[in-house]
Amino acid sequence: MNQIDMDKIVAHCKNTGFIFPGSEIYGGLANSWDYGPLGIELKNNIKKLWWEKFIQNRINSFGIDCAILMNPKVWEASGHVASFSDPLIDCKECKSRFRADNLISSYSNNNVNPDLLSKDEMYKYILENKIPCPVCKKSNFTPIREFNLLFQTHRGVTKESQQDIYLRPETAQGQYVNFLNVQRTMRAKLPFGIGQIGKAFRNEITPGNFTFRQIEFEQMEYQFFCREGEDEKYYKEFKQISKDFFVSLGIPEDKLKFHDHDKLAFYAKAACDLYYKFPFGWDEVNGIHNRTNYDLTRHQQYSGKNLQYLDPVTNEKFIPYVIENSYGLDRAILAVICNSYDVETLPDGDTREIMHILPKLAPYKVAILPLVKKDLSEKALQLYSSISQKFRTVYDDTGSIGKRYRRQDQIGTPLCITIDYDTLNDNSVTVRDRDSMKQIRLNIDTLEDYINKIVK
RNA sequence: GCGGGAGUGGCUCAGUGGUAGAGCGUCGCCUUGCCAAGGCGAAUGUCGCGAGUUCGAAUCUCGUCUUCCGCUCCA
Repeated sequence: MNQIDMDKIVAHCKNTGFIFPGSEIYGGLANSWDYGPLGIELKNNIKKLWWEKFIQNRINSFGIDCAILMNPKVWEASGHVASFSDPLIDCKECKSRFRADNLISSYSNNNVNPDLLSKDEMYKYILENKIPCPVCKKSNFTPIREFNLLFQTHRGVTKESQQDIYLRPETAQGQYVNFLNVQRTMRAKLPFGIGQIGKAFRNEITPGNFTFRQIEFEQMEYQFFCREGEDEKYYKEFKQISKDFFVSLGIPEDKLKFHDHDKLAFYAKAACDLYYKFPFGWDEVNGIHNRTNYDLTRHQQYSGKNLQYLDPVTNEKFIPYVIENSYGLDRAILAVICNSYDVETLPDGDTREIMHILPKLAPYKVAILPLVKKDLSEKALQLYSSISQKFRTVYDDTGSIGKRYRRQDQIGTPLCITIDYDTLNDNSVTVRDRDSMKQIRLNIDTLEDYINKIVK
C-alpha cells in the first residue's frame, strides 16, 4: 500500500458518503462528525457483530440500554465529578499551557504524587518551589483552573428548581447501577456479563484525528462480574477476546498491539489498551480494565443500597469484581476504514480507489448494473427489487460499465451484478468480484445463495 | 485557551483594484456488449461574515466567525 495519509481518508469519507463534518453548512462544530448513508451501514454492521459476539454468543451474558442522563449522584460515586478534570495552568510570560499535575511530577522526578494534592495545594507547591516554565524557564503562572470533561446541562423549568445533571462520559456506570436489576430478573449467577452500546460525551478541548477523538462518541462496553481471585484469569481472557474482535473486523494482527498502563487510575488494579496502527500512529481502540470492586462498593456507599451478591451455594455475601472491556465504536469504524482504503495500480498502469472491506461489513453488499440503460433497465430494476429484500443493494445505470465498477470499488461493494441482453433470454447474469475483478456467470435463481456465501 | 496555517461551484485550485474562471465530479441526450472511452448540452458562486477605504473590492485595511496543525489525553 502506498503512503495513505489521513487527509485522503477524510476526503474519501466525505466524498463517498461515509462521514461528514458535523453541522457542516454552519461551518461545522469542532470534533463532531455525522455518519452518512454508507457510514451508518458500516456502523450498524460492526455493532451487530459486537452484539452477537458479546451478548448473543456468550452464555450468561445480557444486554441493556441505559439513559444517557442519570442521577447526578452516579457521577459523584464514580469519581467523575471530583476527578474527571484536568488542572490547567498557563505561563504568563510565554502563554504556554500545561497540566499542573504533570509539571509537579516532572519537577519532583515523580517523588511527589500530584493526584494526592488538591488544586490549591498544587498551586502552592508550584509557587513555593518556583517551578520554572518548561518553555521559557521563568516562573510566573496563572492560578490553576479545573477543566472538567463532564458536559453539564439542567433539568427543570424555573431557575430555582433547576437541577444540574450530566451527560454520561462513559456507559459503564449504567451496567453498575443496574447490576442488581439484571442479576435478579435474569436469575444470573456469577460470573456473568452485562453489555451496552451507546453514546457518551466528553468536553474535550483536544483536537482529534478525524473521528478518533470526538466530543460525542459511541461506546460498546462489556462489564464482566466475577469473584475476587478469578479476576486475573478473566482479565487475561478479555485481552485475547479484544484482539480476536478486531481480527474479526479484518484488521491484521501485526497492526495491533497491547499497551499496558504504567500509571493506573485510582480505581484500577490492572489496565491495558489495545492499539491499532493508524496512519497518524499507534493509538487506542479498546481498553481492558480490572476495576476491582471499586465501582459497586462506591455505589453501595452513595446509594445506601446493598449491592452484595449472595452466592446461592455457599451463602457468602460479597461485592463482585469487575473486568471492563470497553470498545470505542467510532474508533473501530475508523480502524476498519483506514485498514480498507487503498489506491491500487492495475496491470495496465491505471489506478483504482478501493476499500478492501470485509463483505460482512460492507455498506452495500450488491450493486445491480444494466450493461446499457436502454432495453435493460427494466429487467435490472426487477432484479433490484427482489435482491434488495434480502441484502443492502444499490442500483446504478449512469456512465460506462467500467466507471460503475470503479464507483463500487471506491465504497467497498463486494459484488456487482450486470444484466445484459443474454439475461433477457436465459436469466443469466455476470457477477463481478471486487478484489479479484474476476467475473462469473450465474443464473438469477442461484444468486441469493451465492451472495449469502460471500457476505457471511 | 495559546501559537501557527487556511476560508473562491460537490472536490482540487487559478485569479493582487475594473463584467467570477479551469480541471475533475454530477445530471441529460447520443454513442458504447464488461473495468474511470468519446461527442453535444446543462446545473451549481451575493468569492466565510461584517464594517471601512475607493467611482469601483474576491483582491487593500480593521474586526469577527469557522476550520486545520501543535501543546494538553484516552474510548
